[in-house]
Amino acid sequence: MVSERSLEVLRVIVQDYIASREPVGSKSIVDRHSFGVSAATIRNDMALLEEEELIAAPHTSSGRIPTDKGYRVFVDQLADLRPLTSAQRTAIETFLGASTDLDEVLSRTVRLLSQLTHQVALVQYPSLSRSRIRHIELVRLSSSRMMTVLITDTGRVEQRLIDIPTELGDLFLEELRTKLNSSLGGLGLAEAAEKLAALPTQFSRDSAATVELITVALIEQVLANRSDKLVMAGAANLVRTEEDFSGSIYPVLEAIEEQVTLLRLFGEMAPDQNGFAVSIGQENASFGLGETSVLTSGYSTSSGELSRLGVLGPTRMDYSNNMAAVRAVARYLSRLLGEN
Amino acid sequence: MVSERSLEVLRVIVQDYIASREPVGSKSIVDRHSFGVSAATIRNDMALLEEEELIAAPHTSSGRIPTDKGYRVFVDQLADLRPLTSAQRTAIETFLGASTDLDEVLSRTVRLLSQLTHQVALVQYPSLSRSRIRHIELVRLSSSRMMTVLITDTGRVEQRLIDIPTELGDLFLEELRTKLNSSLGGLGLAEAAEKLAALPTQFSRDSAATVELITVALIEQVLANRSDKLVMAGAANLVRTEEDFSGSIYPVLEAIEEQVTLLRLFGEMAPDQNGFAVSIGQENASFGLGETSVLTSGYSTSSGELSRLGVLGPTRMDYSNNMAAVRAVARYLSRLLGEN
DNA sequence: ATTGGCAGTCTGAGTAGGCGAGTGCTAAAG
DNA sequence: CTTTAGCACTCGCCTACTCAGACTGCCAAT
Repeated sequence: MVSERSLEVLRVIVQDYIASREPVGSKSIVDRHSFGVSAATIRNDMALLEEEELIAAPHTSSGRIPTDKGYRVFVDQLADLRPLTSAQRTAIETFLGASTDLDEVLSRTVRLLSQLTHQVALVQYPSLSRSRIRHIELVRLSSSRMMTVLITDTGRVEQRLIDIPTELGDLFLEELRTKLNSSLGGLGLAEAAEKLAALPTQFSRDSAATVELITVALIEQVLANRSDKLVMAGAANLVRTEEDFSGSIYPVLEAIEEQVTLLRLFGEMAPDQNGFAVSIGQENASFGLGETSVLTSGYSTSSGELSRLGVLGPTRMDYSNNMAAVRAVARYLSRLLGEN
Repeated sequence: MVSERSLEVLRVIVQDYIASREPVGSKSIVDRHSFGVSAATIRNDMALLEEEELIAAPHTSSGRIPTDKGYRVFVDQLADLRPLTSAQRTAIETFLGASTDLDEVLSRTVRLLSQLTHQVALVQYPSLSRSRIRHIELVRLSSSRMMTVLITDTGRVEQRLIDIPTELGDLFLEELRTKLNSSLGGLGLAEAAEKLAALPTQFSRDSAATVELITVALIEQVLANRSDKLVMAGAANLVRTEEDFSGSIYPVLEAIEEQVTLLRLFGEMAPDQNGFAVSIGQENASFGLGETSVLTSGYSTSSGELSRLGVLGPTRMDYSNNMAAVRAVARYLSRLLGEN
């Protein structure tokens, strides 16, 4: 059984270790905090915590550091949600204030989050799947190449390049565009994909092949999900915190350059009722990120679609501050992309 | 005066140092290369090279390493343009084979270049400034927010979000869109910007303000230059080559996360008649990149616009291999985006 | 349950010494 | 004038060693 005071000891061990990066001993605890008991008592508590595998000693006679399990208890039960400083609030407002297009907003968001937390920041693109087709544009770039552009009513814009074997008349293209827009405009994505698949049969044999090329591209665009894309900033921070990793940080950097890995990680995180989730140390081992922690929060867009953003850093990170920052930025981004 | 053989000595010093990361001494030179002379002779040559500041000794009695000036001579006069291995050729073809949209092509290119060189790879977006307006789309996202999309005949797609204070009728929007497309379609960018600026005066007083908001956004889009954007890959490679930097690589990583810095650097490089340029060590000092070298090559798109791509890495990098890779990828990308 | 005291353990910094690679110089040879 | 062999000398690096300091675990007393 872990007593009330033992948990308090765990808290100060986590806090002091995060602040100093040095194993914390019983003496320094009674010095820096007013527990009203002696070092020997603290030592007894620490023995208990070690029993529970919440802390560990790197060497026989040295202070203790929190284990992953210890961080978990800290995050779940002990971390005080430190409110943002006014400087941080100002940073959020000024940084995200003037919104332009989605790319720009997300790019600013990720840089902001990285600055606030001094960690690697990640923002996933919103999925925007519940949208309807607004406009389709066909652009001829050269004699053998064209481009299709799809615009939805949620503001998503998708483009594709196509190589076309046979020469295409401008007239034909114009006709096809008109046809596409009149028959697909306003449709949901699933319906649109169906109609597109049926389209080539309506054309004469010699143009059907080309139309097929175009419809295939459009179907891809219709079904493409931008939430398989994310932006990242602050990779340099991993280098700054290099000492927090046992080996080289090279494999860590490699892992986070692989977007697929991060998207899977995002997908497997189990958010609480507020959409917030924390994954600590070895919990990420299968992604090659066993020495890092990931904090994420969901955010939502006007069309009600959910996506995620968060930060990644060494297991020994400032959870209190970073959790508050991730939460605040997610809230602010939701507001910015939201209805009102 | 630097003799023929001395330059040959410089070449092998650069090559051996690149291969081993260790100062190379006179003995190891005669051992590994067949100069037909004794170590003492090599030492005399090395004294000459040191006189010319092409090589330097880190410590009084140790081998020599090339100076920045030495690398410069190597790159300009001595580097053999090693042809790509067949594996590398295959990699280029398979990686860039299936082209989809521009974002995807550039993203693949940068990852490919990073893999071929084991360095940080950079690809600047093409500027595409000589294009004409193809289509303008206005999309209402919510009661107080809309989006403008601009498509040019070169396949550039720009989008902007706008907050609108007054409610907008669908009818009005439809009308405005028709008007915009009929009056601007086919125009060059400069003319289009002029016409747009004049547009609000044609509307009644109460709608002019809203139209103004929209035209301002469109003018921004028309004049926006995507070549102020670039993609990067392989930052992890900098960590792998950490030993090549005297201090921490943190400031280097910070510098390359700042896109503006890299774009200025790209802009200041002086390409030769093939569009190829190399900037070595201290030549980049003003960008905080005094211990890195940058190799870039221009590439061109179908509309004849030029842009740049390249790699960045420690001054002690494999110039022969990397120069060949940058050249090859630039050529291939030009072909892919080019006319035929 | 808490405390003071004490012996034991381990780290990390600091020091000394020896090894080896490599140089510069000189004098002789081609 | 260039090349070569020989030699004394210089340093960086590695290993071994010591020593002070920090902390623990345990025990007996409160």
